[in-house]
Amino acid sequence: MTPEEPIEQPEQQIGEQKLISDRLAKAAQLRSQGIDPYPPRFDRTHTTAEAAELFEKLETASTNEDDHPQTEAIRVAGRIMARRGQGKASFIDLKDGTGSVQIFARQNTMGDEAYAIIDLLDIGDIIGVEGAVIRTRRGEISVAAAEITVLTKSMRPLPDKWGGLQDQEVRFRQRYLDLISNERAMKNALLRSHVVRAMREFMHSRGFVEVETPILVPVAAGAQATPFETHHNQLDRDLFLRIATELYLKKLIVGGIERVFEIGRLFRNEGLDHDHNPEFTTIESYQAYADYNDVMEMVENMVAHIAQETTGSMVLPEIEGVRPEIDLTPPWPRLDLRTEIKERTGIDFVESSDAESLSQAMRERGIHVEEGSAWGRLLDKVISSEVEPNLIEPHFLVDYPVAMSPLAKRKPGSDDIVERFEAFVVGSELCNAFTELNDPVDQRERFEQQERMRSEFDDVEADRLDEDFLVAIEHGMPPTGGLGLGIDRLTMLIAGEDSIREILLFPAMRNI
RNA sequence: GGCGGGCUAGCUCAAUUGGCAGAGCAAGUGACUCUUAAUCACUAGGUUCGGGGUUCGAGUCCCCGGCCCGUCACCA
Repeated sequence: MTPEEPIEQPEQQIGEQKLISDRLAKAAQLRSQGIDPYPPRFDRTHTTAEAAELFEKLETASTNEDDHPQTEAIRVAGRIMARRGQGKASFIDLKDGTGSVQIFARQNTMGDEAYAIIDLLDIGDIIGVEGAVIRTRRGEISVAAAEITVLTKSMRPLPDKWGGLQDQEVRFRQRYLDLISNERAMKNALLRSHVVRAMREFMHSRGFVEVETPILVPVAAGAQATPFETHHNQLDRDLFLRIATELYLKKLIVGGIERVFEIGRLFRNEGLDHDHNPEFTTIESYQAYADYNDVMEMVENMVAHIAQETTGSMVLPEIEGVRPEIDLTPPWPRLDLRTEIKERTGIDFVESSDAESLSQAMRERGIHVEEGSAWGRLLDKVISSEVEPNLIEPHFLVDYPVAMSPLAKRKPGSDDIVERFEAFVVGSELCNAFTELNDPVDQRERFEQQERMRSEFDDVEADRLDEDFLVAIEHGMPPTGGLGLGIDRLTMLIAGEDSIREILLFPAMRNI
């Protein structure tokens, strides 16, 4: 504001700013001609796929080879992906949700005034086009434009039409650009939706009831993980984001909803990598009067069904450099966990039944030992580093130690083995399931054991005691088989992706 | 958190041993009424991720920081 300050010259804009201001100027020019660059609606009659279909039918029905068939006038809408000027004619590649179609605009068919709008169009703009569908001399099915309507003027340039969008960081942070530019991104997004739909259908067909349970919870129980913390102001109460849906769903089993499931987001305050995101989606299901054998049968059939519905086959194709062909056809082999660990490492977890002897056995075999870990955590390490990576075709690992399974029921006649299984495919865990512990006295002891681990081993991820849940099952929970399955990982498997970030539309990223 | 790789125009990528920061697409102007990575001519476009250092001279070498990727650790 001081007089010495130079007066701002309308500086020549450069780089990205120039690209944007050029487009703003075109929007202003449209307005000056009485054209709204953002009109409220457009009466689309055909998608691009329908337009092509319409024309092909007409062409097939045409008897005369010399005919130049053209449909009645239709209206399509979409985003301009490319344009080729040809003097007083122009070609536009128009893309919508079903595909794309070429727009053929000629000055002498549109008229000078209507054709003038071409000069104000940019790649990325969303337009509506009215005209007959024809085939050009070069054989391209095209909408011969009678009128072009700007539906949304775009202010920023799209990624390069040929090089596309390669930058992974931009692909994840601005997924909309990925969806526009990369077919694979769109394919994965649609697949994810299809997987969830097929899963719901499968569960409903088996008589399961879908419910929603609280995400903000007073106790983050039901799994071994670090929760996110938050606070409710009016209640003046600390709350957590759920780390599992398990305990609420079992309360519903107590209440008499005998088959229940929830598909929902879980939150775990842990690290990020190619198959972990702080928020992710699972299905959990609970079935009264069933045990883990019933659940195993359900899982293999559900996963095979979803693969069949989404890809047309229970056999997933080989993906070069990622995985071999994967046959999901049930039944999947059941492997006894103890036997499998023994065969692969020589470690018998029944013999090495305390943390010290297990650590010793692990060190002898060159397995990394985290000092001060509880026995269950050590064994988990053995499984994840020595067994899991070798399970490429689908397998169930069956019968886990009670020490690492505080919510699972013991096998009849066994003190230290529970009826629990996990499914593995392509070297990673797909689900975790067990016959639910419904003895309230035993359950209370297990929780107390977990609480002791929290203090003794400084294990912040030990499961927590949930008094409300104990009261619930003290009223009597029927024998129940339960399941938790990661939907993002299942989708990764079917999509053949090895990063969860290719499946989550908006993966967690650091602030820039 | 450790180690390794990466970050150059809106996008995709070059840049020799440390020696004038380039191309294609996109953009602007002009030509062109059946093109499809249209073509042709011309124009403009750069804090080389940020900061510091070495040097006559740094995209390039050194140090600090940011973000992304990979890997190990951690974790389902």
